[in-house]
Order: sequence, then C-alpha cells, then structure tokens
Amino acid sequence: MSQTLRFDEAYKNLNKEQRMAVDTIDGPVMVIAGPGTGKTQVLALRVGNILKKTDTRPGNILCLTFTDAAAINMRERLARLIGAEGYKVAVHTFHSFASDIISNYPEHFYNGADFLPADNLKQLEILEEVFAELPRSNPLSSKHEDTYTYLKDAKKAIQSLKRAGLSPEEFSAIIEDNKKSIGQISTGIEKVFGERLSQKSIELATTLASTLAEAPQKEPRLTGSLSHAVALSLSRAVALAQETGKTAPLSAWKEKWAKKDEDGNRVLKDALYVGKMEALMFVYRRYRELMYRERYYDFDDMLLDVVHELSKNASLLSELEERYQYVLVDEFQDTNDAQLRLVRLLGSAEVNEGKPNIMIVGDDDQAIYRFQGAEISNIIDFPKQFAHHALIVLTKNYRSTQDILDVAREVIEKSDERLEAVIPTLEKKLIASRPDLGKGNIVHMLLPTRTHEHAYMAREIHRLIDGGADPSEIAVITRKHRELEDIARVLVATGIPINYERKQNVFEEPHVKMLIVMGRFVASLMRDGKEPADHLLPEILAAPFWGLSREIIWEVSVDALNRRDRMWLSAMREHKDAKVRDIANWFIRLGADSHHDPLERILDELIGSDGVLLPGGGGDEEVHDDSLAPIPPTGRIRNFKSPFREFYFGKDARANSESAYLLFLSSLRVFMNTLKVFKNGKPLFIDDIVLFVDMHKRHEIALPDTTPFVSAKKAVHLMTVHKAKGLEFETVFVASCQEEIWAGRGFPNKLPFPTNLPIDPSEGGDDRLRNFYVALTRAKKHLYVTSYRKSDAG
DNA sequence: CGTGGTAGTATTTTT
DNA sequence: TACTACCACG
Repeated sequence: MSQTLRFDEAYKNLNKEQRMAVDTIDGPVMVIAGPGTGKTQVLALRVGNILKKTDTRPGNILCLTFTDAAAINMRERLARLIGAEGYKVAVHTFHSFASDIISNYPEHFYNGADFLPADNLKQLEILEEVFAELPRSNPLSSKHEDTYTYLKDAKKAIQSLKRAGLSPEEFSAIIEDNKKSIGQISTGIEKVFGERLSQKSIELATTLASTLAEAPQKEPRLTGSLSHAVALSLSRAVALAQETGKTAPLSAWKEKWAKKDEDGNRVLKDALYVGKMEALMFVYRRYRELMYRERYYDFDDMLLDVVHELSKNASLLSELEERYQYVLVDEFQDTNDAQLRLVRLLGSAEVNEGKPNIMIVGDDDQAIYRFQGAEISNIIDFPKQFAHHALIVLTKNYRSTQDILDVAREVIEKSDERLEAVIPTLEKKLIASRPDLGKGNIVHMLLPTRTHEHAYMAREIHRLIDGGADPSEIAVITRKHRELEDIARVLVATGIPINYERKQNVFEEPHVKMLIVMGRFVASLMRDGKEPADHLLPEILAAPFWGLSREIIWEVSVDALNRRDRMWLSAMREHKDAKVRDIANWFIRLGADSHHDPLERILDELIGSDGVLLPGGGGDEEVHDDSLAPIPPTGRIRNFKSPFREFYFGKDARANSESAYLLFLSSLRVFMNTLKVFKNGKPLFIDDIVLFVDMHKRHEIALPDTTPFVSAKKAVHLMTVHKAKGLEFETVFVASCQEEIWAGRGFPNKLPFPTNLPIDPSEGGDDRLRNFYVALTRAKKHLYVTSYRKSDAG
C-alpha cells in the first residue's frame, strides 16, 4: 500500500472527535485523551495532515515526548503512516531537544566549552564540597557519622527547583521577598491564634485574612506573594467557620499553617524554615558555580539552561520559533514548570498574536509523575494560559469493556483536581467502543493475608492459562516493587512464566558481589607494605565454585589460628591440599600482576574467562608471560584457572539458568561502563574497584540495571503502575488494594519550601487516586482487584 | 464537645 | 517531619 493510501485509510477510520483534532491545524489546541482513546494515532495523523494541507516541511514540526520509548514509538508510527518523510519530523524527548539546542548553538552555552554529564556520584561529591564550606552555625551543616544529614535533602530540593525552572537568583528573589512580610504575618497570627480559639477568633481571623489580602500581589503561580497564599487559605477557613458557626475549620488551619516557636509564640510555619531556605539558596548557588567550574552539568541543567538562555536571547528564540512552526506535546499532564516554560517560549513570537500553533495532548486523570516535578496545574490551567484555544475531548475508548470504564470512573470522580471541576461543560465519560470484546469479569477478592492473596493470583493465572489465555496478555500491577518481588517468587515457584523488568542494584547481583570481594582482596595484595585483607578470605573460600569442602576450610582456619601471624593466606600456602595452595599463590600472583595489568585482564582471570566476557582482557598470552611479574610464576600457578565461570555459567549450569547468566553479563557491563565514566576514560586498575564501590556505598547510591527477568517468551507481565502507563492487557490483576499500600504516607520532607512556592514533589492526596485509576484502566476485559485483611505484622 | 499537648510510628514511584 | 491516637481540660 502506498504511503498516501495508508494515511488516507487511517484518516478514514478516525471518529468524529479524533478527526476534529487532526483537522484543527492552527492555533492552540488542547486534546483531552483518556485511556485507550487513540491519542498516539491522532498525534501522528495530525503531523501527516499538516504536511498534506500546508507547505510546511517535516523538519519544521516538533513533537515532544517524555520517554525515549515514546519518541521511538512516535517516529515509527509516523514512518508507517507517511513514509520516509516521517523520519525528518523533529521527534524529541524534552531532554534530547534541550541537549540538541545546546550542541547546535554552542556559542550560547557554557562559552562553547564541552561539558560532561555528571552522574549521581559526581553530583553528591560536588555537593559535599559545598557543604564543607558551610560554617558550623549554618542550619544545614549538621553531621552524623561523617555524612551531612541534609546532603540528600539538599540534592532533592535543588532538583525540584531546577525542574520548576527556577535559577538560584529567582529562588533567592522569592526568599528575600518572603522575609520582608513573614514577621508581619506572624504577628497577625499570634494575635488571632495565640489564645484558645473561641467565637471571637472567627471575627479576628476575618480581619486578618482581609488585611493580608491587601498586600501587593505579583505575577503567576510560582511567584505569588506569601501574604496572598496565607490570605487565600485563611479566608477559605474563615468562610467555613462562619457558615457552620464553629471554630473547627480555624483549628485545622492553625494546625496546618502555624506552629509555636522557641518562645512559645504562634508563628507562620514558614518563619521557622527561613534559615534553612537561605542556607539552601547559598548551597544551590555554590553548587551551580562548582559544577560550572569543573565543567559538569546534570540532567535537569539542560532544560534549565535552555529555558534561561531563550528567555534572554531574543535572536536565538526567534530562530527556533521560525524553525518549529508547529509544536505538539504528548502527555502534557506530565510536564514540569521548566518544560511548560519552554513550550510557552516556543510559541511566544509576536506573529502568533497569542495563538501559537501548539497542540497539547494529555489526560489530567493520568497525572502520576508529581514526584518528578510534574505539575498537574499545567494542564488544568491551559485554558487560562492560552485564551483562544480549541478544546477537543476524546471519549470513545477502544480498549476496555464499559464495566471496567465505569468502575474506573467511579474511582477518579472522587478527585477534585480535575478539568471537569474547572470546565463545567466538559464531559469526560468514556464510552466503550470495542463490541468485539464481549463480556468480561470484574472480580474483587478480599483474602485473609498477603500469602493467601499471592496464592490466589497464582491459582487464578494457572486457570486462565490452562483455559487457553495468552500469558503475555496477563499483567500483575502493583504500587511498589516490594510487592512484585514477592509475587514474582510465588509465580515462578508455581511454574508460571514471568517477565519482570525490575531495577536491580548491580552491587547486589550475587556474582558481581563475589567479584567485588575478590577484587578487594587482590587489591589489598598489590599495595606493598600493607596488610593483605585476610578477613575477606573466609567469605571468598566459602563460595561454592572453588569446590572446597567445609572440612578443608575449617582446617585452614585452625592452621591460621595456630600460626604466629594468624593469617589464612599463609596457612593456605602451606596447606596439604594442592588446590588450596594454588588458590593462595594465584591470588598473590594476581596481586602482583595488578601493578601493571589493566583491570579488565585481572577481572578476566578472576572470572576464569578466555577474554570472552570483557574486551581487551584475557586471550593474549604475550602480555601475560611478561617478565615484569615480580613473583616468578611456576608452571603450576600459571596454569591455574578460576573455576568461577565454568561453575556458574558452564555448559551444564547455563542450561538451567540462561536468564541468570544474561543478568550477570548485563550487570557486569553496567558496572564496567559506570566505572569507565567514573575514571573519565583513563585506564582502570583493580584498586579503582575498591574506591568506586566504597564511594557508592558511602553515599548509598545503587547502580541500576534494568535488564528484564524473562523466564519465557510468552510470560505474565509484572510491573508497577508507573511502568504500566500507556500499556494494555486482556487481563489485569491489581494487587494489594489497601489504603496503606496505594494511599500510604510518603517520605517526610526535611527541607519544606515556602508555602507560596508549591513545588514539593511529594504526592498529594489525589495522586494516589490517579495511580489507582491508571492501574484499573490497563485492563481490556478481565479485571481482578485483590486485597488482604491482615498485614504481615498482623 | 472541641481543643491542645504528648507519645508513638512510618518511611515510593523513575526520565 | 507529619500524621494519628489518646487524654486532660475548659
């Protein structure tokens, strides 16, 4: 089929609303696309339509998505619908777009210098430098066991500020402004709330609210004045109190907004945090300075730097505006404030007359990325921000049965952070449009305990598969990985094939862990004059791959005890078993080799591979027989080969655990790649492992490896809600549907932002509701909602 | 019955 | 840190 035909065919299949979205080419357009309403198809076809109806070239259309996967998906769909032209459309994630601008216009960024991306560790290192500059009196300088207690909190706070698009200067301006009014507000609060609440307090509070409201108001959401934020909430409480004639609403307000200071005075909570905020302001500024000096940027800097350059560089902005005549944003409810600023800047040209060709697609009910700085008000306020917009609502659902849609709707209607609450005429009720699905089930099972719940799921999944269901059309969705780990174990044990894309900490992968311990030991042998890390030997020798019996290890330990130096290593060299002697001498030789041999080669020896696992290691015996080795090797030691690989991943072992082998390989790859970045591409030696691992341990940083654990091609999917977003399955199990799992409290925040700067990424009440809504709407036909009565703790 | 103080408890999701 | 249960008191 020719490309035009394919486009025409797809276009013909659109429903009325979808076609309207595709045909509305000009001006700001907001498309509300609930789950399963075909939004990706609409986006792709609209791009095709712009190309068809106007003389715009593909490169002048910008499509912004959040994930790499979504960008790839979009590019492929465009190619399918409109052919090769599709590849020329600028499809980007927000980050790749920003990074593109930085590399295309180097003269405007970092003075044209090449900057390196800073990983987690580097960021914490630099932040630690900043903390070291703080005087003891600084509220953030407190330490516990050599680590700064506020280090991680400061990192999170800085991340939030960057995602909100705020530079240190802008943040500083807000803090300074608040400082001016905070004392006055607190005095007002003390007057009204200093004594026990009574009917009289209602009157006093009314006057306070109106006085505060008189303070000069400033620009939009992020820079609204503190007085106004306080006045707004207080007047709401006052209204309630007057209505009911009770003081309860005022009591609640006091609880939320005020606190007693050291002198027992009622003050605005913000007043108690000002010191910390000022300290944070300093840390943020210094952090950026040091990062800049050392030529590093982090993920969030890219967007922030582009946004700030565009806001002051009119010529660069207009160049981009001219280039991108049409902008389409997918999943708009997930944008953070920095991203919104970027989108607004791109449409700010005067020729647009306030009607830029921007189309945003999203669903307020599926906003579940608050913890990443996503700001649901971006989509809720879109109608206000772009006055002359077209609004299109897609309500035909091509995924689920009406029963499932109805249940989901009942859940989401409990929320009031919704567009339907803002636009009274808006109707988002989804209509099932897949009659071919037939009748499905919705099952709610309340089981006695979690163990019962998991057993029930296993039983039910078995029944479905035995009845002919395709395992890959079944998904188990939970809120947390913790739940999935338990479920995965149960399903595997009962013989159900699973596909679980968990994030594994590479340091915890058992084989990598053992390699690290051995590496540590070898490193201790290379440092001349230092004691060998003898204490590691019991753990190393206990590993099954050496094939050493318990008795032999016990003998070594007794021999060591009877020696004057008490060393296992010495005891091993004199042991009667030849294998034990070989191992000891082999380690000593590796320690000596480590002075000149690169890490890859030593690792290869530890693993006992023939240079298959790691490029640049093993295989070439020339280097190996190098006479530089300080201990003249006997033929015997030379020939000793680590049984590690053969034991775990040899022909026999691998047949049983192909997936474990792949997991190890990918963990090792992640480990090596990160280590290379850590050393900036400089040659690696075995003692780098020690430094590298210890630094990650100290900062409690995990190295995530996301290789999925797949036990069969057709397997039941296990995933968290966040992973499941955008996917669909015939049968969905939503597990552990308890309040404390799906709506439990989050982390307390040690560095709360001022009240008039609502950028705290922790979830508010409705985020939990939306999480659950997203989980429910993944199901096409059968939906199982399970919960248990008693927690593990009883 | 509402209020205010104290004590005890819990602790994610991921581009 | 933020929340709830609990209890004493006005």
